[in-house]
Amino acid sequence: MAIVAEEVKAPGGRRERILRSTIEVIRERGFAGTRVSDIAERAGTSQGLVLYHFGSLAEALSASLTLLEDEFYTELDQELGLAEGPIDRLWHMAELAAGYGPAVGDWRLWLELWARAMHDDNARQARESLDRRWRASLLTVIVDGVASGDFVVADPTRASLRLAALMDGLAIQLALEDPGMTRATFTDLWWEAAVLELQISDPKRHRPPRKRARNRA
Amino acid sequence: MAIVAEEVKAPGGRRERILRSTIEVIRERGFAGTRVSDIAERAGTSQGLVLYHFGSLAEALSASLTLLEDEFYTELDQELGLAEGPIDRLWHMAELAAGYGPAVGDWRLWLELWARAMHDDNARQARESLDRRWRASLLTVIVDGVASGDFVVADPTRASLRLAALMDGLAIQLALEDPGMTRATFTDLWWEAAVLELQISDPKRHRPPRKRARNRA
DNA sequence: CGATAAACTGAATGACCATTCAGATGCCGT
DNA sequence: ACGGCATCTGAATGGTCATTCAGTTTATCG
Repeated sequence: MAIVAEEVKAPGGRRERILRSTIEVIRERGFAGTRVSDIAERAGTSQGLVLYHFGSLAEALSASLTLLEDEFYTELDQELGLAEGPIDRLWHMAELAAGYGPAVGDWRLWLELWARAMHDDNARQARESLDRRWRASLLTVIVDGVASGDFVVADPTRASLRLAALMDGLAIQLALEDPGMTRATFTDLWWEAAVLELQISDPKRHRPPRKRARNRA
Repeated sequence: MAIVAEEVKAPGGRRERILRSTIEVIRERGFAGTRVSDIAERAGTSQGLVLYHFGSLAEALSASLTLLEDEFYTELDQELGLAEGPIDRLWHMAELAAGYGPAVGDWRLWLELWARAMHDDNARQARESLDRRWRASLLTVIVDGVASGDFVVADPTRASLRLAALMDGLAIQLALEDPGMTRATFTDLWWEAAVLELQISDPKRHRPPRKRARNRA
C-alpha cells in the first residue's frame, strides 16, 4: 500500500497533494469519516503538516471543496469546448454527468456534499454554486438549441430544471450502485427524456457510442 | 427547553419515544452529528437508558431506521387507499413526495440516508427497500393506468424509473431549500413531466388544490 | 557560504463522547 | 408486606481524535 515513487513532484507541491488526498478520502469514507490521520496517510505526510497548512481539519475540508469547484469548472468548460452544435453539446453533458470524467460525474462525492450542505455552510455554498453553474450551462445549451431550431420548447427554464433534476435523481441510483443502473442506462434514460422534453427531431447523429471509458478507481 | 408535560404516556412507552427522538435528531443534525446525549435530551431521559434499551448508539440509529420504514409504509398505504383511479393515485403520490405528510416527503432525512447508505450497511438496506417499495407503487399505478386507458406508455418500467428519479432530483432542491423550489413548484414540475411521459389526456380533474397543508416543525 | 524563514515531523495534550457500572426506583405477583 | 425483576439514573472510565508544540530539516537569498 505504501507507494512512494511518483509522489516527489506532483505539480503544486505538498499542499495541493494534501487537498487531492482529502477529496479522495471524503469520497471513500464520507465527510464524517474523514480524519486528519487519513488525509496525512493518503498524502504520505504527517498529521502535523496537514494542520500546518490548513490550521484545522474543517479548513482542510473546506479548501478541498474549493479545489473541487475548480476542477469541475475546468472539466465542464473543456468538454463543452469540444462539442459543436446544441445537440452535440447536450450529449456531451449527458456523458459528463454519467461519470465519464473525473469531477462532474463523481456522484458519491455529490451525495456527500448534499448531505453536508444541510449542516455546513461552506458545503452549502459550494454545492449551490456548482449546481447553479451546471444548470446555467444546461439552460444555455437549450436556449441555443431553440434559437438554432434543433429544439422546440415552450419554457426553456422549466425544461432545464427538469432535465437537471432528472440527472440528479438517476445519479443517486448510480452512486448507490442500484442493480440495473449503469452509466449506459443513465445516458439512455436521460437522453430519451431529453428527446421528449426538447422535441429533438433530427434522428441522425443521436447517441454516438463513447470513445474512451476512463474513470478513476 | 425542558418541557415535561405530555411526555408521561406517549403510546409505546419510553422505548418508542427514544426512537422517535432519534429520528428527529438525525433530521436536524445528521447521522454524523447525532450523539447519545442529543437523543437522551430530546427524549427527556438519561443517556444510560438509551444504551440500556439499544446497547449502542449504532443499534439505536439502526432501530430508528426500522421505525422509519414502518411509518413510510403505513403512510403510503393509507394515502393510496384514499385515492380512486390511477390519475388520482398518481396525484396523491406526487403530493406525498412533495412533503405533505410526515414520512415519505421528509427529504432531509432522505439525503442523510443516501449519504449514509454509502458507508453503513443498515442504511443501505433500509434505503434500498424503501426505494424499491416506492417505485413498485409507482409502477403499479402506471400499469393500472395503462390497463384502464388513462395512460399511454410504451415501457411502463422505464417511465416509472424516470418519474421516480425526477422526484428524487427535485427533492434535493427542496431539501436544500433552493430558492425557487417549493412544494408547489415540485408538484407542478413533476406533474407536467408525468402528463408528458404518460400521455395523460383527460384534462379535467388534474391538480385539485390540496386540502390540508400540515407538516412537522 | 551562513543565516533566516518556511516546511515538516512525531510525540504530547486535552476535549469530547460512547460505553460501563453500581446502585436507586418503581412494579407485580403472592 | 416482600422478593425479584425490569426500568432507570448519573457518575466514572477509557478510547479516539484534533490540535499544540518543541524541535529538525530543507529551501532561499544576501
